[in-house]
Amino acid sequence: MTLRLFNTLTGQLDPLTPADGMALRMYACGPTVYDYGHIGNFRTFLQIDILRRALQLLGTPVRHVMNITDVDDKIIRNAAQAGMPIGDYTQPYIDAFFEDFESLRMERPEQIARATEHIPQMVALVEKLAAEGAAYKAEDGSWYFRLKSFPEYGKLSKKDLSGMEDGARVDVDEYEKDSARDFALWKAAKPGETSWETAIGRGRPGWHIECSAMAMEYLGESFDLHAGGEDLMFPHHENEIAQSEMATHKQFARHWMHVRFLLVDGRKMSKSEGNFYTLRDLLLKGYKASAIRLALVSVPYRHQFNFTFDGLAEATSAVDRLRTFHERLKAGGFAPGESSQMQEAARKAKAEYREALADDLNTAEARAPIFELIRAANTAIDQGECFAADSEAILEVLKDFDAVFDVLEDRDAEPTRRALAWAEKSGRMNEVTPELIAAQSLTDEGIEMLVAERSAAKKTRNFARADQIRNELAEKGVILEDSKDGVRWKRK
RNA sequence: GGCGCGGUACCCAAGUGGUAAGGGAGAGGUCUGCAAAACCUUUAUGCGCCGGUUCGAUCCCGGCCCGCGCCUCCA
Repeated sequence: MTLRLFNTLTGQLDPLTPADGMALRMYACGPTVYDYGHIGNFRTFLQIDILRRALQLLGTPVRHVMNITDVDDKIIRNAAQAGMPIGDYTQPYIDAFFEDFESLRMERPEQIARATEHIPQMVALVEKLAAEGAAYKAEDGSWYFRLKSFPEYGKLSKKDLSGMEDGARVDVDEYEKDSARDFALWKAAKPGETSWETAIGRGRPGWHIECSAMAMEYLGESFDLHAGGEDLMFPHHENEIAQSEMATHKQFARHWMHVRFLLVDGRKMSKSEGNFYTLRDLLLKGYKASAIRLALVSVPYRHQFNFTFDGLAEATSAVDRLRTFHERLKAGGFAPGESSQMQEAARKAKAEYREALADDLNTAEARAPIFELIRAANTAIDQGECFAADSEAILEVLKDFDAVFDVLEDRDAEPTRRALAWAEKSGRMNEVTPELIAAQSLTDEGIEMLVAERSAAKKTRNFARADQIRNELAEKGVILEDSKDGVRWKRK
C-alpha cells in the first residue's frame, strides 16, 4: 500500500515512494544538543518515527538519516561560559538525547550524522558553490550564499522575497554581505571560538550547510524525503534547497514533510511562559513513557497538538485499556475454532487501520478501528464466542498496531528508573513526585508476597486484612485485579 | 502587515454533500465478598456566527467573530 503524505513543496498529498524502487531515502533534522530535549522536540521526532514505521508496515523499507547539530552559536556560547571544549559540552546532551529517544521507543535511524564530523563535506560544498558563482567570501573571511543566484528561492515556504528591500534588517555584524538576505555558509573564526582550518579559511559552518552536506553524503544529491519541524521550513529548509540545488543542478528532496508545533495549554511552549517540559520532567512527575508517546503521537502531525496534563492522563488510560486487552488475549484459553463475525471484525479493523495510516498518517483515525475491535472482542470473549483462531487474528491486528504505536508491551519501568537515577545524580530529587518515590519502594517480589498474603486472607474470608493490603498497594501505585484465574497486578 | 491553520458533545479528537468514528471523564446497570477489569445504557436534531449554492451542508462558496502558529534563535 502506498502512503500518501502532504508535501509542503507541492501543497498537496503526494504518494511517497522511493525513486529508485528500493529503500525510501529520508533525511530528518535532528536536535541541536545544547540542552535536554523537550516534549516539543520529541513530538516532531515521534511523528517522524511514526512515518518510518508506517512506511515499513506498508511495505517500504527506509534509509533514514538524522543529523545531530553539535556546533552552533548557542553551543559555542554555552561551552565558552562553562569553560570547556564544545565536544565536552555537547556529549552529555547527546547521551541524554539518545536515552530519551529510547525511552520513547523511537527506532534508531539507519544513520546518525554529527555536524562536527562532516566539516570536509561542507567545505567541498562551499567550494562547489563558489565555482558556480553562488557563494562569495566577505572581507572578514566568512562565506555567504548569493540569494540572487537562485531565482526559485521561496518555493518551499511560498514566500515572495522579490519585494524585500536590501538593508531592511541588516545585523550590525553582517555588514559585509552583498545583500541583506544572503545567508552564511561558513563563518570566519573569531578569537577564542571553536574553528577548523580548511581550504576556504579558518572558521566554522553556518547553520544550514551541514544538512545539505550530510544529506548528500548519505543519500545522494537527490533523495526522496526531507522532514522536520514546521519552524525549519523557513529559513532553514529554504536555504538548504537553495545551496543544494545551486551546487548540483538537481532537485534536492522531492518531498518535504513538516510537523506542526506542540502547544502547552493552548500557548506556545517556552521557558519564559513557565510551560516548558522536558521528557525527564514528565517522567519524574510519574507519567509513564508509553503514555507520553501515545499522547504525542495521537494527534496527526499536521495539526497543532495541545499538550495538557488531562490529555496525558487520558493517554495513560488508553494505554491501560490496550494492554489489559492484549494481556487478556495472550492469556489464551480459547476454545478451538473460529467465528465468522470475529474473523470479519479483525479483517475490517486491520484494513481500516492501514488505510488511515496511508492517508497522510492519520493516527487519530487509525486508533478508532483498533478500539472498536477491542470492544467487539471483549464482548465476544465474555459470551464465549471468541475462539482460538479469532484470538490469533486479533493478535495479528494488534501486532500491526504496535508496529507503529509501540505501546502494548509494558517497558515503562526502565525509562522511569533512568530518570530517577538522573535526578539523583543531578540533584533534582526534589522534582520527583512523592507517589513515584513510594512506588519505587516496592519491588516486584515485595508485591508478589503481599498479593500472596492477601489471597490467603481471602481464603479464610478475612476480608478486612485483604482490603487493607489492597489499599496499601494502591497507595504505592499497584492495582490488583481478582479473576477466576487468579490475581493480576500492575503498576499504575 | 504578509503567509498559514483551527473553532465538532464535559474534555481530547476523526470525518463525510444525505443527516455525526474513536478515546477519556461523569451517571445508571450487569458481574464481584467489596473492588478492579469487562460489558450494557446514557451525554451533540447538531458540528463558531450570518448569508449563498443545492432536493439536501457540519462538510462547497462569501462575509464576520474568536483562537493559534510561522514570518527572528526555535522541533
